[in-house]
Amino acid sequence: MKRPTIADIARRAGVSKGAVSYALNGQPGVSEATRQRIVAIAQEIGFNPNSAARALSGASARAVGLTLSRPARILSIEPFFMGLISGFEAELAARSYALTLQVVATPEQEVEVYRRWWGERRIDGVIVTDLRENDVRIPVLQKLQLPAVVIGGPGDTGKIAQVWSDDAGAITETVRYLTALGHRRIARVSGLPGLLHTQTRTRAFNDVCAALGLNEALTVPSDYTGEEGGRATRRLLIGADRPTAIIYDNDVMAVAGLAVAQEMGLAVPGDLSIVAWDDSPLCSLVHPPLTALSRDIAEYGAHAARELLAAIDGKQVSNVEAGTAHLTPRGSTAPPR
Amino acid sequence: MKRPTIADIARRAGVSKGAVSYALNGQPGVSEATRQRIVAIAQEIGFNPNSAARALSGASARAVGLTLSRPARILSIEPFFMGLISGFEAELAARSYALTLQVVATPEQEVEVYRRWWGERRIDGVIVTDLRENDVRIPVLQKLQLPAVVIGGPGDTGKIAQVWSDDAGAITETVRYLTALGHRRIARVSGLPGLLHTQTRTRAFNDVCAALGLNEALTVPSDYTGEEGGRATRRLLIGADRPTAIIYDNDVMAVAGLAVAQEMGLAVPGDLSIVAWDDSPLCSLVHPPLTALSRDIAEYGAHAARELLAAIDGKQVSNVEAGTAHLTPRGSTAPPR
DNA sequence: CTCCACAACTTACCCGGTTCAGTAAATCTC
DNA sequence: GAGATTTACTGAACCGGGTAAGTTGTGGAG
Repeated sequence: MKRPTIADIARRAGVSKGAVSYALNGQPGVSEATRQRIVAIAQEIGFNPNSAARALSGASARAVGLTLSRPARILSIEPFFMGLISGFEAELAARSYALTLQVVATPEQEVEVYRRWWGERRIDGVIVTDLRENDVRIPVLQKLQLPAVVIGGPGDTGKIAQVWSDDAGAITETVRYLTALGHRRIARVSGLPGLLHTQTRTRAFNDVCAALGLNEALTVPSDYTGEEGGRATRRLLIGADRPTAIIYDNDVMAVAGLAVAQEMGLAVPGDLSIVAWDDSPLCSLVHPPLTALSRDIAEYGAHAARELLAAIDGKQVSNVEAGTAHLTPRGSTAPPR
Repeated sequence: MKRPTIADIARRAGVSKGAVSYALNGQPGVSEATRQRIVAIAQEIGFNPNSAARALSGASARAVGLTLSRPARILSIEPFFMGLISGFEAELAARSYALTLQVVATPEQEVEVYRRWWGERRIDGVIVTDLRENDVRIPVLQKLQLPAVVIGGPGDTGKIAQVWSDDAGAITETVRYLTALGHRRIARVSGLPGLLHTQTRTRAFNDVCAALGLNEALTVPSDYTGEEGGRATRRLLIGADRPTAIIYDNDVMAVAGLAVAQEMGLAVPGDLSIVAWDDSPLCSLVHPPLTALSRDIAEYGAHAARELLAAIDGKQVSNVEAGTAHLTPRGSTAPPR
């Protein structure tokens, strides 16, 4: 089957290619009657502009890129990214932008992917996740002048816009809630310590614990996997002064922690309270259901997509806070026995 | 920053554009010495061919499409798709094909996306998941002559290649295992009943149960969500002749089922044995860890990607079986009390 | 010494849109 | 009613690669 082109439309309408282009793009230069005739023909023959031709003649590629930089075994189970993708997609599809995805292993490889995408003119912008300290990706994006939006922060990204959520506020709220319940020994199992938002959370956790006079604010670094989260939990629970509450940096580790507690014969929430960051259906699924810090991840993603599209359109975008997490108490938190 | 083009390389090498194109694509028509000089310059200035220009001049777009057709709340938690994506990606990245993703709500919308992608010449082929009976997508793909690979089946897809796993064999093995443990009342909570592989599983389940003389082979249709899975489990367990074993069509429903059993005071595996289809880290995370039907989903995806790339290259591809699931016994199955 | 084959290029056009510089006719202006 | 402006187009260049067809220059065969 042959793809229809504007030349086909031009022939049928008895006008030139240029007129068709103006008509379909809502540019001035054609009469309203002609425009409607052309649009009707385009509709009738099922015309879609060839994206390559469009991209080639200076316009945008109408596509944005996203790299996923976690190992496959984490990606497959971590609901966060899929939620984020769903959110992007809703926004991108509405403006018929395509989403191009690539899984990478390291930040260096990710930079290479950006360079290639840019060189190939395959995408108009990228969404960057998991901001790190002195992130190698930022200077490259700036040099390439590739429109970008960073998710996670706040951090130093120069002119590149950031979308971030108030992690410090959320963790402060959580610790206050747990101490209100009567907990004095609160621990935390964190995500990858290299990530900026992990550091933000750790700092805020230490601060609020100090402010409340809790002197055993222990953060055990982990890597978002269930295995590591379980191991970290076991290490926390075998000590003499075991914590009565643990906050986890993602839902997967929290669920793993719950399993470890049950395996060790500890009652949840009787002997141990558990709070999961990022709520997901997973948290309501287990027994008892987990108290969680909920935020609308899809909306978070949609927000980032909107910012990126604005940046691509050349608008000045600034850092915005979106989707602050709020505590959703469920069955896994209670006063300590 | 300006993107380097073959014209830039040609100028620096003192040859014509055509010579550069031949040299970089390994075509005959340039001497080995010139080729090396050109390749060296391309490397030095970080040249990447403009994908739009390439796609426009008849070559391929070097991209494939994938639509995700489950609601966001399922996608976010269902590890299957992310596993599949990781597998594709590994294969696609190796041949520097891009993956374009779109989330859709209905098969009709999906068909529209295929039409648009085809019209825009955005992709060279698509991967189709969740084959249904009399699937509306198949005739469209055939008419557009868009290279495609179907995951799931076997079913009637004409010339479009299929990659499928032996679901019937896997469920037969599982039922045999459970009866060997002594179970006589085995139930099943299935996925979406419209999907072809759900029907295949149901038929095989009924067959093996009949063959083994189990006359209460009940399949409760569900939709892969935890909520529905939990509800289906509750319905099964409140009956007088409640099953002593339940097989779930995905891991999320199995985990939800486990929570329901625990909530109802039933011991797993003492009072109820649970088997999850598709293993994932989630299954090992809960307590007790779930016996599961494991298969290498990433490899399954990689296989599909290889088939698709072969189809794009114009090679004749045939239906292949890949990644048959095998039973991984863990703590959730035991002889009934 | 001529003719031919072949390697090693160059030239020029193609893909399908976008866009700018023209142009002819219609409308406005005084 | 002549000149200025506006409208509604057309024609052609352009984006950056791919590639068929044409042009050299060299070496070998006869």
